[in-house]
Amino acid sequence: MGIAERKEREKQEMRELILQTAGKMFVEEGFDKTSIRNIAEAIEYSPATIYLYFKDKNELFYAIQKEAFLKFFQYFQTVGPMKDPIKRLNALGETYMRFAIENPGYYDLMFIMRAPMEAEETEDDWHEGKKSHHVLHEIVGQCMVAGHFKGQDPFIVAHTIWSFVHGLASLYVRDRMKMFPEETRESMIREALDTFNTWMEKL
Amino acid sequence: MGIAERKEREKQEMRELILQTAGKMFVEEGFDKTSIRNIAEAIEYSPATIYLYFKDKNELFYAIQKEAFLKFFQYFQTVGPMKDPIKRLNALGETYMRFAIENPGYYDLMFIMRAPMEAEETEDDWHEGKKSHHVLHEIVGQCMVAGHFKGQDPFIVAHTIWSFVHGLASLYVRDRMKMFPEETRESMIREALDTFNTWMEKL
DNA sequence: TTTGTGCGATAAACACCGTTTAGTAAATTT
DNA sequence: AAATTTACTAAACGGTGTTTATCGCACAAA
Repeated sequence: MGIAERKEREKQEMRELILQTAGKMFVEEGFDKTSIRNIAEAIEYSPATIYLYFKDKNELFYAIQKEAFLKFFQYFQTVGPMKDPIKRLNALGETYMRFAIENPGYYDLMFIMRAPMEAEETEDDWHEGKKSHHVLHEIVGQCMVAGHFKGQDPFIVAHTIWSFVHGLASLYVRDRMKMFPEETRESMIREALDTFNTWMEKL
Repeated sequence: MGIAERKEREKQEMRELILQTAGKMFVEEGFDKTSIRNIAEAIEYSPATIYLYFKDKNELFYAIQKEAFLKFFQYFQTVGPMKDPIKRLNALGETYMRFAIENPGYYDLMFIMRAPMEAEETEDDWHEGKKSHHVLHEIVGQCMVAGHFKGQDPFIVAHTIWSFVHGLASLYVRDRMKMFPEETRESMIREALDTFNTWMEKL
């Protein structure tokens, strides 16, 4: 039965073609400005064809978000196992910001955009996200063992740190740093990150 | 010429009616899900009528954003002149978060949403925003005079603080705290804010 | 090899959207 | 009373996400 296999393969290839095209367009132009019709035109198929492979536009969103979380987690893997847990925490923050600056479209999709996250699919997609979240908790725990953040809830400390880097990334990704000259924005981010890091070292 | 005056008054009343209705709908349903046609239906006029009072949907957005910034600044006015500048800084952060939690729709409009902020109108609308930003810089300056944040750039310190509270607010407003039970979210925010405050007191 | 069938692709339609244009009817001015 | 200005809107244009009915072709069965 070689035919059934070939058909299955072609089906997956089509899915991949749509996904790759849609992903590129989402990142380049944004989710809202990318229409099903545009995607269809890009792959030279009719709009209705896309609905044979994806239930709706949201399913496309979730698929790309999943890719984004995977890439995100890969960035985290590059954070080496330093001895000093605070150093590791710093490296984690820097990696987080590097991801956001190098992949603003993905960052938006993952942490800023609104899309029916009303459970279902969400649980699955956030799997890589939760793994990354776990990395943060682990390092904060190690910091506490090493004597940092004395008397504080590691759960809250982790959320405090996440809030900071997310805020730093969000202001950049959503253009709320336009009051500062373009050339200085990235160095501002770096300096704010350094400032936050030196604060944590003292705690 | 009483007629001209009455007409002018009626024009302003109509503008106000549209603004009030649109504002309510933006905050309740979100900007994207609120259509010009829906607004028109709500005020029992044709869609085209709205275009006699506002250039386009973006102008409506800017008008509401302006209102939001005004309310935001009013919240800040309630922060009393404590003697200890760090205490004032804490109070400022708490006021910021109170605004975000009590007015998530406004917060979204001001600091998260994407809308052609390509200058022009923006300059005007962000006036109240810049005033609020100035309040933060002022307090950070006072903290440094009092001996805090030694050897650091006040400009960067301010951005670091803003990033944290914005991150905290954004994660809440854009539903990235759904992995935590609903009842604990607000207390998490309070605790993270407290944690950050105690950190700053030591610096 | 011919006939029948199932399946991938699509044209066309539906119900929305923001926005523009041409026109109407009423209020105001002359 | 006639002319004009004004406030309003119906209808259209080109876009959106999505569904439905249909067509043609590759395949399976005869």
